[in-house]
Amino acid sequence: MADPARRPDNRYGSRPTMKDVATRAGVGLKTVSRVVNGEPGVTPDTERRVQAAIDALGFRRNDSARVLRKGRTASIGLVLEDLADPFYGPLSRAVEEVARAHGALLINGSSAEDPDREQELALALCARRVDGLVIIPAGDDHRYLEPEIKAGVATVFVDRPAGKIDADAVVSDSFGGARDGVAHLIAHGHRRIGFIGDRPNIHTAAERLRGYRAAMADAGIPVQDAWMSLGATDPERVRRAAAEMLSGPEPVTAFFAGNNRVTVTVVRVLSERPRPVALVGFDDFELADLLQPGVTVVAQDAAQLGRTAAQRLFQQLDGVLAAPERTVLPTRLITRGSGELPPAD
Amino acid sequence: MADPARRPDNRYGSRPTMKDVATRAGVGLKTVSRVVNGEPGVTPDTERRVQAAIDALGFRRNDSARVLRKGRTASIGLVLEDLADPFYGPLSRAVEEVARAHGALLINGSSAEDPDREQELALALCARRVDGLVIIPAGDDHRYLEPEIKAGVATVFVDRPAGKIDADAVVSDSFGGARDGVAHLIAHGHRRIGFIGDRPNIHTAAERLRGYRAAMADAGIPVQDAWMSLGATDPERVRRAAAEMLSGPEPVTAFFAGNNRVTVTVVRVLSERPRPVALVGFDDFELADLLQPGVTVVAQDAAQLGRTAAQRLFQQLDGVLAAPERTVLPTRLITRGSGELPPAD
DNA sequence: CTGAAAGCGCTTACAG
DNA sequence: CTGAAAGCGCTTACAG
Repeated sequence: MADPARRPDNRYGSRPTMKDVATRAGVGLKTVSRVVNGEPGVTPDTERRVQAAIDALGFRRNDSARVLRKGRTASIGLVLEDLADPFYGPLSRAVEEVARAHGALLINGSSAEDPDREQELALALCARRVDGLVIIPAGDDHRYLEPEIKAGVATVFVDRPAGKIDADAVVSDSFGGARDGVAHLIAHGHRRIGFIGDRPNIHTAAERLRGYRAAMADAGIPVQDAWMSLGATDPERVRRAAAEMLSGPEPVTAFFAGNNRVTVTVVRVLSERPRPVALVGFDDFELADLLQPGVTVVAQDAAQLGRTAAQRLFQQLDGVLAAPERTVLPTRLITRGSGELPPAD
Repeated sequence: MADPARRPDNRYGSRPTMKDVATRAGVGLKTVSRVVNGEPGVTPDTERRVQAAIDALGFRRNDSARVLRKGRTASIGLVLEDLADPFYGPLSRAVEEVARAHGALLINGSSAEDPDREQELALALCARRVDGLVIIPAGDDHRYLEPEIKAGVATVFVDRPAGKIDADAVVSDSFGGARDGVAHLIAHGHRRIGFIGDRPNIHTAAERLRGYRAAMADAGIPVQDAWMSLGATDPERVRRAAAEMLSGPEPVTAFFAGNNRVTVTVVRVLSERPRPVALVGFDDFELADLLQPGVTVVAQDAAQLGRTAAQRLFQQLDGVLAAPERTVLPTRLITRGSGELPPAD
């Protein structure tokens, strides 16, 4: 009953500590610390005695306590929009692999595209004293992070740049990718091209719209307001937008879809219609090549985004970076059929 | 992590602590603690003074220190196979939502299907003193967790049960789902049905094979060894297995695919062949309905698996659970065309 | 209403 | 080679 290490009913507080190990092994606390951390300067015999006590007690070092003393937590935070979105899976995995290579764990959470929730999460991670933060921003004002960054929290934004603060960012070339995709449709004879994208306050959505406008302007095609729809990417809204653009005397003959959620819904809409309509989507997705026709996309490399961002984060922590910088990764047009359909009329 | 010795001038030494706030506000440490935690018993005037000091200093409570003192860390760990696999996205998100509702953060990592890496990750999470662990096991021996569980770490296994220890598990009805899916093919006239699944040491793979055998036995169809292939789910292996079953004088006329990775590859193989072959896959996937034919699947609810597991985890932490238990969630057959094709010969 | 002291489980800095 | 003391930033238990 004296031994605190074997009280099965007291769930917490029942774990043996270094002090318990030291007592059992008949050595000092510091000697246990040396053995646990593989530090030199312990005789083989002492080490054996300590190890025996560790095994007997089932001791496992409390990294929470260690972290408090050492300063760095060897963990980084990842705030993204939605863990369930297939675009973020490879991105998260890439961040995790880089973290792992640096011996750090990954704490992550979804903002659900809610700026308040993004802030709440990011600050909770700062309170846990993560060493760094990789953020896919939902909001457009990140001044709330200034004190944290000043206090030493490494920070990199991915997919979208930070708002109102100067910070590292790694993004895809949304403008160029969209311009190329729309130019591709124009090259195949389309003039009435619809653009359906995410909400306009999202940086990538605005950039892709800008790319659309640029391609149309380059071709000398005046753009009609009815051809552009920005808003939430839920299927209902996208369906409505697509249906509107396809109705009337002068329907669009092609769509450019602003992200993978939109593309998938547009594919569904088009599959229900007899007349073929061309489509190019931003973001690649699984099975895009097996649909009929295959879906032509402007692909971005989600894993590369995550990897690059995480690498910059650890460079910041190593103190080898100068000023914040924006890294822009190229996109790639993949033709599969849907973007090469001629105009229906 | 980077060598702590060469970190640039105490990044974290620069953060203000409660003591700094107390000094600046001219109050005691405990009074600051009261204000920070919203505890009662502080006069409005004192509270104002403390709050002013907090704002001026940019103080943020160090939850690492708090956790050390309080016992619970308000964080849970999730060990899964691969964050990038679309099956785990909704599962992770569901776990996260339950954790969030309980005020806990989620630390997660991928085992990459490697038992050693699973153990390394799980134990690293225990060293961080997560309150609980949700594990999608890669290995089949979890005795390494016994001391942790005894010490009070709540543990729930998902998708696959634990090996060699008695622990809570939440799984889909792999046996029943596979049996139903194969019976569906038999009902549509098939007798030569191929089964391609994951490696046989994975519990779900073995259970689904058992379901296949049961359906065949129920129909009085003798099963040939050449009709069953278990192994890695990389495209090359699955392609080879499918091609073999489709060759020879008596090719299979239908496939049952053991999981979504296999299904996708089989769809690709079949799309390259002229003769229609029936297919039912375990696991639903996006766009399955838009392929031609639509892919008939035995669907499991990944989000529900995650939600149920996380709920049980917090029930364990609340001490309201008795003995470990296995929860089996039902599957659902969704017919879309590929499973209703008649035999080709 | 307020605060000084002890302690959570480790590491650091130092002395023997 | 070994260990006692101090301290990381909080909360707990207690006293005024």
